[in-house]
Amino acid sequence: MRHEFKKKSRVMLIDDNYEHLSGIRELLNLEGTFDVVGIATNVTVGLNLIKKYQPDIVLLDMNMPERDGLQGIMEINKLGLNTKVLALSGYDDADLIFRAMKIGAKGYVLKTMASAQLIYAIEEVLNGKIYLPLALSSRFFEYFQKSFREETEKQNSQTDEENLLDALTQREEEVLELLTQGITYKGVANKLFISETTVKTHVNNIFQKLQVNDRTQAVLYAINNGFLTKKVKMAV
Amino acid sequence: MRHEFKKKSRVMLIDDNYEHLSGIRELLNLEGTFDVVGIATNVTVGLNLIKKYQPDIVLLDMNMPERDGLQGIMEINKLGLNTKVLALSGYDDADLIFRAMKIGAKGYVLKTMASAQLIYAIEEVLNGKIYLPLALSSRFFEYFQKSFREETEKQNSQTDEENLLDALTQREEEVLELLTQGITYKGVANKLFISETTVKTHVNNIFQKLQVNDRTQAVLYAINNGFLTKKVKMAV
DNA sequence: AAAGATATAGACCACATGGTCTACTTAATA
DNA sequence: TATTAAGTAGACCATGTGGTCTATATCTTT
Repeated sequence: MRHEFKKKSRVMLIDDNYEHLSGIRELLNLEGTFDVVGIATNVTVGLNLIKKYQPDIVLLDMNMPERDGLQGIMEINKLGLNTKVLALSGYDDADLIFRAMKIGAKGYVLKTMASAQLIYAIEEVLNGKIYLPLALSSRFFEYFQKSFREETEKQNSQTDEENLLDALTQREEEVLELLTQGITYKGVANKLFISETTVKTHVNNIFQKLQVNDRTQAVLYAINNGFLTKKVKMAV
Repeated sequence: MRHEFKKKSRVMLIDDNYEHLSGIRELLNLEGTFDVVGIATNVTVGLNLIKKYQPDIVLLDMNMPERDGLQGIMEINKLGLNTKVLALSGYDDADLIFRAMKIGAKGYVLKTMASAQLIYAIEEVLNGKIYLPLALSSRFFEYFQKSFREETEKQNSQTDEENLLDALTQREEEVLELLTQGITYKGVANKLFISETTVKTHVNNIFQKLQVNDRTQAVLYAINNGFLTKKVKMAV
C-alpha cells in the first residue's frame, strides 16, 4: 500500500481586522487539516490571491469598508473557480445574511462562535454543503417570510383594482394579448381570422373597459396589472 | 405562594396517516407539556377544528391527497389566528420545503426524525423561532441559490442585448420615458417645451436605434430590457 | 477650422389608429 | 319567445403616427 494521507484543504482568509485574521490562521494551523494559502485585509488584494492560489474555500468578512463583503462574494463567484465562500460577520444582521446567501455564500457564521463550530462549518462547506447555524437560519427565515408576505400583500392589493381586466371578454383578452406584442390591427386580424374592422371594434371596447384611449396605455395597463402573469399564476 | 404550573401548549395534528397521527399524539401526551386538542386526517376537517380550538401550533403533514399541505398552510395563516404551522413530511423535497417556508411555515421536519428532535422543533416554534434542521436548511439553500442564480443569469443575458438602449442620447431617453407613460407627441412636446416635429424626430431616431417600428414595440422593448428599473437598479 | 454628434424644427405624405354609428348572427338567459 | 351579451363587420371621418428629406444652431472633438 502506498503512502496514503488526507490532502489538506486550501483556505484563504479576508478580513480587515488583522488580529482576527491571525487568530483564525493560528486556529486552522493548529487543527492540522487546513493549509492557509493566503490572507488579505481587503477584497481587492484578496481577489488577486484567489486567482493565483485557487483555494478550496475563502473565509470572507462581511463588514469591511470600501469594497464590501457582498461585492466580494459576487466577484469571487464571477471568477468561475471552485472556490467556496464562507461569510464571516460580527453581527446577525438579517438583511446582510439574506443578501449574502442570495448571491451564493455557502455559509454564514458569526465571529463570536466557538472555534469548534467554525471548524465544523468550514468542513461542511468543503463537503459541498451549505452551512448556516440554527440561530442565523432562524433570522434568515423571518426576513425571508416577511419579504414574501409583503410581496403577496402587494399583489393582493393590485388584484383589487384588477377588475377592469376581469371585465374583458375572452375574445377581447385574445386581442389585448396580441396588442401587448406590438402587433397592428391588420396583424391581429390575420392571426384571429377576423376582419380588421372587427379588431377595431374589440379594441375600442377594450379601451372603454380599461378606461384608456390608446393602445400604448392599454398595453401598459395590462402589464402593470398582471395580465401576462395571470395565466402563469405563480404556483404557490 | 399560589399553585404555580406551566401552562400546557395546545397542539393540533393533521395527517392522513392515522397511525402516524396516533403515534405523535402518544408521544406528545407522554411528554406531559403538550395538550393535543384535536386531530384530523384532512385539511378541511382540520381547518374547522383550528377555528374552534385555536391551538398554539399545528403539525401539518405536507403529503396529503386533494387539498394538500401547502394550501393548508396558506389557509391556516389566512385565518389570522396566532396558530403556528410546523410542516411534516416524509421526504426532503427541496421544492416543497422552499414553498412551505415561503408561504409561512414556522418549521419543517421529517417524519423520520428522532422524537426528541421533534419535541425540540415544536418548542422552538412555540417560542416564536423558525426551525429547520441543518440537513433541510442545506437543501433549502441549494434550491434558493439555484433559483436566484438562474434569475441573475437571465438578467445578465438581457444586459448583453441592452446596448440598444445604451445607444440612446439623454434627450431620447427622456422622450422614451414619456412614451412609456402613453403620452402623445403633442403631450411630450408640451412637457419638454419643444415642437411636436422635434418629438417626432427623436421618436424616429429611437425606433431606428431600438430596431422597432412603432411606439408600442418601443415601450415593450424598454420595459423588457429594464429601462425603467435601470435607475432603481436592484441593490444586490 | 473642420468634422461629428446632438437638439431643434419644417414640409409632405401614406397609412394606422381611434371614435361613432349601424347591423347581422349566434348563444345564453329570462 | 323575447332579451341580452358576445362576436362579427361595414362606413365614415378626424387625427395620430411613422417615414423621409432638408436645414439650422450648439457643442465637442479632432
